[in-house]
Amino acid sequence: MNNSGGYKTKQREAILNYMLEHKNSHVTVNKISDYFSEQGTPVGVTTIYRHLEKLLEQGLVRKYTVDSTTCACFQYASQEEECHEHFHLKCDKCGKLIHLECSHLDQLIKHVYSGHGFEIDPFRTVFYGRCKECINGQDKK
Amino acid sequence: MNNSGGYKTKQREAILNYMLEHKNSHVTVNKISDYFSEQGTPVGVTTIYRHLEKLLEQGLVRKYTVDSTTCACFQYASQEEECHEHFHLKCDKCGKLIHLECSHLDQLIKHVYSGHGFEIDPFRTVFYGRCKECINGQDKK
DNA sequence: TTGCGTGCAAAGGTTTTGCATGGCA
DNA sequence: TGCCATGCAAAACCTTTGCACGCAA
Repeated sequence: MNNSGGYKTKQREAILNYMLEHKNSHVTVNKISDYFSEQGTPVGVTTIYRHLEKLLEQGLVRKYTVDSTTCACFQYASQEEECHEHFHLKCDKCGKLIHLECSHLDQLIKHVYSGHGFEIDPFRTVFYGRCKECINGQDKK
Repeated sequence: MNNSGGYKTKQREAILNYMLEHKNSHVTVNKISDYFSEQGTPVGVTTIYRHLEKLLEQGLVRKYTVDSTTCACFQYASQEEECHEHFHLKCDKCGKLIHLECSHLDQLIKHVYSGHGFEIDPFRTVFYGRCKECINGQDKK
């Protein structure tokens, strides 16, 4: 069964494959577009945007924003990984994006839910701050 | 003493006043611009951007991103409020932005710092998820 | 007078939309 | 054949930059 409701095209398959192969990293429309161009099979950005939007509606990818001036990031949302609560840490200084899996965060989510009535979606949430390296190598930039 | 190093102009004062009066809410460049237009004293967006950037460098305002397609949000960072760790919760569904002050979050910050070597900046961090009202009124949209 | 502040206009980048063509079923 | 998918071009949007003029000191 084709859960997209649409036709099966080369581009659709290529984009979904790309997302699956990069399920452990976050990608942008530009990265996808560049990748396909380098492979010799360019795909229009319009098409990428439209497919990502569909995948978003189907819950197959997640979208999150790291900075208002940079482009949006997408990541494949695999069902198996859904179990660990998985946050992102983004360093203001070096721009590194760190994946964080930690049981303390489960408690946080439970507390915010029971104490504040808010259900946090860990995947889409990005913590901003400073990473170890940047705190230590604190040469005044 | 003028801690900006620059001249004192009507626009500078107006923008700073606006930020002070709205210290409990988050504003965008558009909102500020519209407000001044309605007041009959329009200020160019360029000027607003430039002043906010300066205030950002001085640490008088904070900037954070709620969505990649919407404009950036700014909020006045008053010294007195700096003491409570202050996060934002943003509801995916109704778009509401909730301010959260909670001692559990202090622990979280301490844990991530000592356990993972990452120093979280609470002000800039936005949690995404669903608010109470939207969880309850869960009519399938 | 000097030099920063201002704001118009234009450029930059990301994302969306219109439309004619192409490809799947 | 019918209809969706594609991608070019153009628009919309937020933000930044260039430049000439205005205003604070």
